[in-house]
Amino acid sequence: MACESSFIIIKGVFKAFLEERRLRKTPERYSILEEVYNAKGHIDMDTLYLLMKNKNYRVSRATLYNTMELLLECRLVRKHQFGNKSSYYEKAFFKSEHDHVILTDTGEILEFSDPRIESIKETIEEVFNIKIDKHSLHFYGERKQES
Amino acid sequence: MACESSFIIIKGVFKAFLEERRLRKTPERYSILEEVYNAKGHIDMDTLYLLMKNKNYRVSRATLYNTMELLLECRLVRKHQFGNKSSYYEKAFFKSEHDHVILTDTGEILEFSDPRIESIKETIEEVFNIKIDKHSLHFYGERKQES
DNA sequence: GTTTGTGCAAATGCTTTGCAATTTG
DNA sequence: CAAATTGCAAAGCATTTGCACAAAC
Repeated sequence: MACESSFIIIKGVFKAFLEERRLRKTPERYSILEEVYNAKGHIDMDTLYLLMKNKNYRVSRATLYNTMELLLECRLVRKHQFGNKSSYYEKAFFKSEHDHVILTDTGEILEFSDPRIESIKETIEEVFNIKIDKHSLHFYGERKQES
Repeated sequence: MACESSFIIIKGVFKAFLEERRLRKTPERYSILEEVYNAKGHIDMDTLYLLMKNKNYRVSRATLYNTMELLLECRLVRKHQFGNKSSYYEKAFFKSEHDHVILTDTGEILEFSDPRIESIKETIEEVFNIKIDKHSLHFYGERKQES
């Protein structure tokens, strides 16, 4: 990947997670982690599956889904659902939390981060007496015409 | 429904929409609108289908999906997706815009409304030079233990 | 050697589609 | 009566599951 050295850390985080959970450190699990981290932005299961098939990895969709579940649990990967379509996954480590704008005409996905969401979160936690674990904020819109 | 008189307005909105689009005013379309407006909160397709079956309406799932599409387009109904599950629909008229908290342990869904989301929206519109049509904000969390 | 994890294929669950029969305008 | 809409059943997808085989520990 682009920055080899940083991936060693990621891999170490996953290794520690697997050990703590007494799960097996299979090559498939590491390859999937690596491919998600190689991906530019958001990647869906089908693309990932075909990508790995083309690279002659031996992976099944079942293993992809199973492993992704683990990567979500140890927070190395984040999952998003835009519209009705299939889920998208993206690396979470070394990448700050952000939300998304979905351009409904082109399908393009923009990222942004706004601190005010954090203050809304705090208010909601107080009002309902809950502990918020995560959030998702999506804006749907279209580019303005240049005129 | 609870407030018969207000439903006449809703029905009128739908009627106007159908006329403008030169679509046919079928009894199925009006019944579906009515049932969604009868529902307390969010309702999913399966529940709605069984509900209507039990009331001896003649409706198919296909018609439910088709009609719901129309109701979404004329903004009489809003659609939500929480987690990976099936979509939920709810009446939009006479009900202010709101966002959701999903309690991950119980599956309970709470509603809230926070004006700060509107200011975030305005910022995003400026920054990306886009026109935002709608948004969805979900918080995922759990109730705090009483201790 | 046990037990967990894997690939495969079949199953599931929500949603969409094709089509003949029906209904609206 | 022509065209749109319906119900039904079948098809589509993304995701999950069951199970025999393979690989970690």
